[in-house]
Parts: sequence; C-alpha cells; structure tokens
Amino acid sequence: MEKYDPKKIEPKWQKRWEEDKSFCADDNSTKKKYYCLIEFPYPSGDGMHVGHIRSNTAMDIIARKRRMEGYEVLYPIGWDAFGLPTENYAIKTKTQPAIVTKKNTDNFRKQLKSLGFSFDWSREVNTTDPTYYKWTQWIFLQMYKKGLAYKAKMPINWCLSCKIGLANEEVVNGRCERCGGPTDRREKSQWMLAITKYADRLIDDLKDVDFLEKIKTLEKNWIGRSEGHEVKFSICNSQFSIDVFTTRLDTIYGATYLVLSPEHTLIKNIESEIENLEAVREYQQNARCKTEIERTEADREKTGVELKGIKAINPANGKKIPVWISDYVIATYGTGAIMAVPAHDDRDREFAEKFGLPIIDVIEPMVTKIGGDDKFRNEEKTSERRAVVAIIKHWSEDKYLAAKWLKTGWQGFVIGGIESGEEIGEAGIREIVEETGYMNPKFVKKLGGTIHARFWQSVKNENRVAHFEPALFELIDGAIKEPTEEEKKLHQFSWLTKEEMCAFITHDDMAIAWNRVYEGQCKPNPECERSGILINSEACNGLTTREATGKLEELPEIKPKTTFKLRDWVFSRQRYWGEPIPVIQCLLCGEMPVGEDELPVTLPPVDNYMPTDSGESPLANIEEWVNTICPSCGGPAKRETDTMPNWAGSSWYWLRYTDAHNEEKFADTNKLQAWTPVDWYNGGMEHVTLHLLYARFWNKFLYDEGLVPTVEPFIKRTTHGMVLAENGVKMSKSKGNVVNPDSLVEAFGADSVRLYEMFMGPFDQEIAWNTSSIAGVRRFIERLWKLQEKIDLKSEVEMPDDTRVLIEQTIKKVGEDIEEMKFNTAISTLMILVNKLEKLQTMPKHEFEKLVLIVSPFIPHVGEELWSRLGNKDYTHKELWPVFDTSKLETNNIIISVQVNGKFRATLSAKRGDSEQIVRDKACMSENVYKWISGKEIMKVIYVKDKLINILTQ
RNA sequence: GGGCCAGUGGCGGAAUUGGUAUACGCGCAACACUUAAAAUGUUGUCCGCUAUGCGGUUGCGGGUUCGACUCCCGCCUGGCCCACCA
Repeated sequence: MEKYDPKKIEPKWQKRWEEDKSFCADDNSTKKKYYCLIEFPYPSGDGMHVGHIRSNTAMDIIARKRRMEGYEVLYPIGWDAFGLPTENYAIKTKTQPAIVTKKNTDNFRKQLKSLGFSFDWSREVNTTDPTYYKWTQWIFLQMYKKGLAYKAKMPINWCLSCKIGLANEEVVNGRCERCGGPTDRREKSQWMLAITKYADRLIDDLKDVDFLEKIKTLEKNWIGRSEGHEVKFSICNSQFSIDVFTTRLDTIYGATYLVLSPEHTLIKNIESEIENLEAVREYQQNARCKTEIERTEADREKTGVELKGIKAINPANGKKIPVWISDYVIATYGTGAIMAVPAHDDRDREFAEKFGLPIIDVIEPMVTKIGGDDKFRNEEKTSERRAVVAIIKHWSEDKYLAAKWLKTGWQGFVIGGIESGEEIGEAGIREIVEETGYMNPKFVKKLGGTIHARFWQSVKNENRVAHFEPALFELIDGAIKEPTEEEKKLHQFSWLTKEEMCAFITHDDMAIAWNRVYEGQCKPNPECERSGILINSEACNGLTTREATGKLEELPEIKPKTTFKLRDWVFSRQRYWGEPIPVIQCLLCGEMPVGEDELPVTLPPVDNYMPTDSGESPLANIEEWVNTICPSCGGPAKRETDTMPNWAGSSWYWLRYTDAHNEEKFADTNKLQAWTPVDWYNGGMEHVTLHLLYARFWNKFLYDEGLVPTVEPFIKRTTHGMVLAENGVKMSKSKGNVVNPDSLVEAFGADSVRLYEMFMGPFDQEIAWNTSSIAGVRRFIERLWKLQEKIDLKSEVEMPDDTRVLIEQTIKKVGEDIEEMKFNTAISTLMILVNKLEKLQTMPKHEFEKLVLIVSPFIPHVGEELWSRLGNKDYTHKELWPVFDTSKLETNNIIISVQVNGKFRATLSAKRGDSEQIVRDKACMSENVYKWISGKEIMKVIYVKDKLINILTQ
C-alpha cells in the first residue's frame, strides 16, 4: 500500500475538480437549489488568516453534504476589495490600489484553492472591478431617485488621523474603529442613506428568519426601537415651541425643567430672547470641540447652562419652567430635547442637584401583593392609611432594628400609623417607644418619597392601601423598658448589620425603603419602581402609570411617537479607494444624477492618494476628472468627489453571484429567482450590526422596487468564533503572531489543516490556535488511510454486530452534528469509529465506503482518493449521503447501571426491554450489589428502562 | 450602569427531556520495535487513602430530587456587546 502523501493527492484532485468544473452551479438544474454563503474576504496584504479557513471549511462541509443530499449547490466566492488598508498601502508606496488589489487577490485565490474548497470559481466577483461597481452605483441611483439617498449638512464623526467622516457604527468608544485614533464632530455636507425608513421592518421581519437568537437580539438592540410620546412645550412670548421625546409621559407633572442638546436648532431662532447669550454660545462652542471620547467618558460630571429669559410651558399643568442646554442630551436621538424629571430619572436628578433645580416626586412606587396569604382581595373592603416605616439605627454600632411580625411572618421594620395632623417624626417616635420599648429614639430624616402598597391585612381582616413614609431614626442610648406581654406576642426584634438586613427583608415595599439607606444593595422586584401611583399630579393623582398615560394622551400637545437609536447611514467617504458617488453638480441645474447609461463612473489613476487637508477626497485634485458636463443642460459641471463607504459593495454581492457576468442588469430576474434567498449565511458576530443590517436594508429596498424576489436576503444566519493566536490574543500583523496557512498546508496537507480547524473546539466560540495539535488529526487521517489494507473487496466477511451498529450510529451522529455546526463532536465520533475498525482483521468494502462518504466533506482529497481506490469511478460529492438504518442503531445487548441508594455500585448485562423484575433479580444477585443491600430492607426500587436501576434501602 | 455568554484534568474540550463526569484529541510516562533517534504500536494518565477496594471531585454556598455538570435561589470570577438613547 502506498503511503499517505497529501502532496501527491491534493493537487491531483484539485486539478480534476477544476477541469471538470465540479463545483460550478448549474442555473438550469432541475434539482432543488441550495445557496451557501460565506462573507467574502477582504484581500489584505498579509494573506489569508487561519480564521478565514475555519469558516470557509465549515460552509464547505455543509455545501458538500448538500450536494450529496441531492441539491444543486451554489457556494460562491469573491473579494470585498475596497478599503482603507489597501489605500494606506498605496499612499505609503505610491502604488496604484488596483495593482495592490490584483496582487492580493491572486495570493488569496491561490491559498483558497490549495485548501480544496468547493467554490464556484466561475462566479468570482470583485467589488473594485468597474463591471461590478457599475451596479453598486446603479443601485445607489435607484435609492437616489426614491429620495433614500440625500445630501445633508450635519455634524458627522470625524477621524482626526484618517481625516475622513465615519458612520456612527465606525466609532467605537469615541475612537475610530479602523485606526484607533480620536474622533470629533464636524459639520460637513454628506451623502446619507435613509436606513431609518426601514427601521421598523428591519426589526419586525426578523421574526420570519432563522437567525441565532443572540443575533436577532443584537440587531434589535442596535436599531433600538423605543415607544413613547412626543410632547410640545410652547415657549412663553414666542411663536416657537420645543418638542421633547419621553417614554415616561406619566411623569410629566414632575418635569421641572427642559434640557436641549447644545446643537439644538431652536437656540438660533430665539437668540434675541436669551439674556445670557454669551455664556450659551461659549457652552455650545465647548461642546462642539469636545471629542467624542470626552463626551462619552463614563461618570462625567454634568454640565450645562440655563437659557435665561426663556421659559417653557408644561402642557399638563401650564406651569412655566426653565430651559437649559447640556451635552448629556444627544442631538441626534429623539428630538434632541428632553423634559427633565429629576425625581424619577437618575441623570436628571444629578443635573438638578448640581444646579439647584426643583425635584418633585410624582410617582409612588406601588407594591401590590399578588400572591400568598396577603394577596390583595379585590372583592373585600378596603381602607387607606398613611404609615411611617421607621428604620432605626443602633446607638453605638452600625446595626439596624429588624422586626418580625409573629402573626403574619412579615419581616421588615417597625411600622406605625400616622394620625391626621401628625408629623412623620412624631408618629415614628411614638410607635418606636410603644412597640420596641426603646425610650430615646431621635428622628434623623425622611427617606425619599412615599411607597404605595396594597395588600390583605389579615389581622384586621380588610384590604389595606398603605402610603408608607420611610424615615430614619437613631437611638440616643440603649435605655429600654420591657414591652407589654401583648406587644411581645406581636413582634420580635433583633439588631442586624446592613448585609443581614438585605437577606432578612421579605417584602418589596420594605426593600424599597431599605434601599434608600443602603443604596441599591437590596433588590426589590424592579417592576415595583417602574409602575406606580401618581401623586402631585393634579387631575392624574391616584391613577396608575398606565391610566395616567392614557389620560394625558388626550392633550393636543401630546402624541405617541416611536424613536430609534439607529440613525441614517453616513454614506460619504473623502477617500480614493471606493466607488465614486455617481452625482454631478451643475452650476445651473444643481445636483444631477449621472445617467444610468454613463455608468460606471470609474476611478481615474492619480499620483497622490493622500486625502486633502480640507477633508476632500484625493479625487478633488484631478481636474480633468472632476470637470465634466451637465447631463441635463450640457453646461460645465463638477463630479462628486466623495466615494462610497466600504460597506457598499458588500450590501448586495450575494445577488451578483447569481449572475456574475451580466452586462445588462445587476442580475437576471430568473437567476435571482432560481438562487435567492441565501439558504445559509455564516459570518462573524462583528458583522451583525453593520454589514448584515446594511445588506438586509438594500435587499428590502430592491424588493420594494420589484428587483429581487424576497423581502429577506438570508434565511439562516450563523456565526463562527474568532481564531486567536496561541496565547489567546488577537492575531495581527503588527503583533507578528499571524499563523500562515501556506506553511501548515505544506507541512501537514490541506486535509489535516481543514480537519484541525473543525476539531479544535466548538465552532461558534473563539479559540486559541495550537499548531502542535494538528499532529493528532494528521494521525487520524493516516489511520483511516491504513484501513484500506483491511478491506475485503468482495464484501464476503461479516462484520461484528456491535461494529455495524457503531457505523450506523456514526452516520446518524455525524449528519446531525454537521447540521448544528458541531463539527468537533462529529470528528470525535469519526475517530471513535476508526479506532474500532482498526481492531478488525478485515471488513467488507461496502461498510468502509459509508465511512469514506461521511468523512469526505471534511477531508475531500482523502475522501476522493480512497473512493477511487475502492474502484469507484465518480466523485464522492456525486454519491448520495449514506442513510442510517434505524433498525440497526441499537443492539439488543445492553448494559444497565445499578445504584444502591443513589451510589453506583455495579453494571449488568441485559437484553433490551427486560422487565424491572428481571433486572432487579439480576442486580440483587450481583456480588457488588449484594454486599450493599444484605441485611437491609429494600424500601423502593427506581427503574429506568434499559438504562438504570436504583435500589433504595433503609 | 444595561444586555448576553461562559467557568469541567497539565491543555483544547465531551456529556441536556436530570441517569456510570472527564468521550475524542493534545501533552506526559513506561514498555515494544531500533545501534540510536524519529515515526509507529501497546499500556497508563482527575485527586486522596490503610489501594482488586473506599471516599472525594464539574468556580463558591444553599435548595429541589432516589439521583444534579445539567433544574432553582444567592454569590465569586472571566469574556463579549451596548452604554448620558430620555
């Protein structure tokens, strides 16, 4: 037998596949289609990364399995080649980006081919190819026509070192996502895409796709839909008004001031009325100069300036309230203005406390007992009462008095009714002395607002609506008078530390009170703090949050409104290496789209790729390119010099794969119909909020235009974990820890590299690379290879029963694991089978062939080679995926484990389906078991059929 | 601060309607083959002990159960994403 030599067999099969166009998808096939997609790579100068190989192999396995299941599979590949690294390289080396890109894609292509991926190379696309970006520009023009692409002067994120505008998505913690440098905000005229018009659908349509739940959650949170109200506050003595967005309309009576973002447009309109205009301007100026990093620093102290002379009118109660500006209000979210409710919003409270603004409690947190003996009984009589919750501090230690009600089991604090006309402190002291016997309590302070509780007061046999007023008391000394016998029967008292108290408290109302002493350490049900009863709210007093919201909605100044965190997509880049935006500025006609027949607007060669200091693209310096004629009047005009962002080309590439060489359309309708939507799209988690959202947006737009057949582009989306360097950090060229797949293929062969990438750990988790472990999978391949020697070509030998069962089980498990992307366990199952087969002297050919077929998607070169050596003429991927025989999945001889009192003591052999009695008798006869049960009475026997018996003795 | 996830040998990791924890692989050790080494093969490899047996062990502490890596409650640690979003 020949030695296993990947250097010989891998190029051989790769060549045959290519010559036979084995993996070219047939548009006209009558088979069911299956579209597998991976995120097309950015061809960087560093060459391919072992991470690329991991996700490509995973989809390759699925694509190959689908072919064996009888599908016509499309598994295409291309290059997402526009981008900053190439441009930066061009700036440094004065090489044309197109030439760099060519070199890099050639290298990537060679690397991918060396790994035996079953890509359809006939459909290769490249986003930087004018025949491709012609259609990127064309789609842009369609959006332009529908008003979805528009130019706007607006503050944008500006990277100080890249000198380009960035989308919000490209700013991470105030820093440029690409270079890590600081960013600030600048007013620039930018092209925008109105993705927010699709915000609702981008959320709602998620219900119809098979994405991992975490992906859906991430997208939803990113879009950030928030239901609330827009409230119009008119300004005294002015025609202007301020719209604010709030999700807590019910707190409007507590809105004691308004806050505008420093950039708010109203300020300009009412300048003449502002008495301290200088100070306001200075604040605006400061806010503008602050970089995004400074603005997003956590726990930054609140700043702001009042617009003196300006008062807004609260539409709920007609009160005049001051208007401030502060950078804690974000210009681009909601309306860029808020009504501040310091009593019920932490940020507003911080601001109000700093600037001495009034704080009015308008919500009593409500605690309604909904379960247990003290559940509020709607049908019974109800009485209402004010009561003080006395939190009593020890005279010398940091301990507090805990009270337990002996009749009900409630645990909390001393509580006493407040008589009419009585002060809280007064009532508390009276109650403390009465109930606890401590003679010298002192009132310290009130603790926040009232807590509204509704419960069944079993002692009094009635419902109670209680308004609890938490207050802090301190004992001056330990002087105590023995309480009466009657009191002793009611309560039991103890001194507890803060931590002990948290554990002691049994009810949410007490927990809320305690939280005001020991901030946030006790955790009441958060629902209690959110929903409550209105107070200090005039007509709404006594209503619940929900009722009040409904009532307030009737006011003409208030209307329901939905807001999103998602903003429109900044679509301009002041860079060279991107798709030119196909728009012309005519001196007479203004903004004119380039005619569709003029596309593509191609990139001219330039000498200097450096962006200009004014922030314009290097294209602005190419006069012969910039100067053109107006498509409408024929007069002199200038081309738009901004280019599209990196994300443009990847927002529709899967559509182009269906018809990669079409010169008339971005893709033929029939071919789109034949192949889309993508059945399974795998990619990185990091692309879920950017690329995936953009791609779904473009697809929805094209769907609305009748240009693609489905609303959603991808049926199923999964993610892979990142491959890290051996020490667990990210691989990067600058750290010099990038593992080169070429040397691995050279040393171990492509099949070993593929197999290791799949075996190293769970596919969806990030994992550190470990080159020494490849030896293990290489050994496995060698052992599989050697099994050839044991084949009985005539298939005359019988296989032992348990081995045949194992083969069927392996077929089942491998098939299921591939579907769930549990490649690591699929491979270990295959290893177990090979270990077993090795022990045989000989085995029938047809059984071994099953194994060859199910390993072939993982290690296709070995699969193909073994398959042909067994005398088969066709490729493995043209064979049918083996079907396991359900009747052979299990043997009749089974092992049952025996427990005595839940401890494992023995195992026994039995026949499938044996009755409890048989198993029990066998178990009791076993020496190991007998030892444990002799002399003891058997109380109970638990029998799990065909699995386990548990004998319980006294 | 909010959301999501994870924690199992020296290492990567298996094990889910709750049923023999550590499969599979790496590494390590011993042995065989060899002049030798590599490669290969065989055996062993969670911890403790009075050792053919017994006890303990899945981050920590409780709970439910005949039985818990798995379910529930409370903590600790680590990671990822979002973050002044009204």
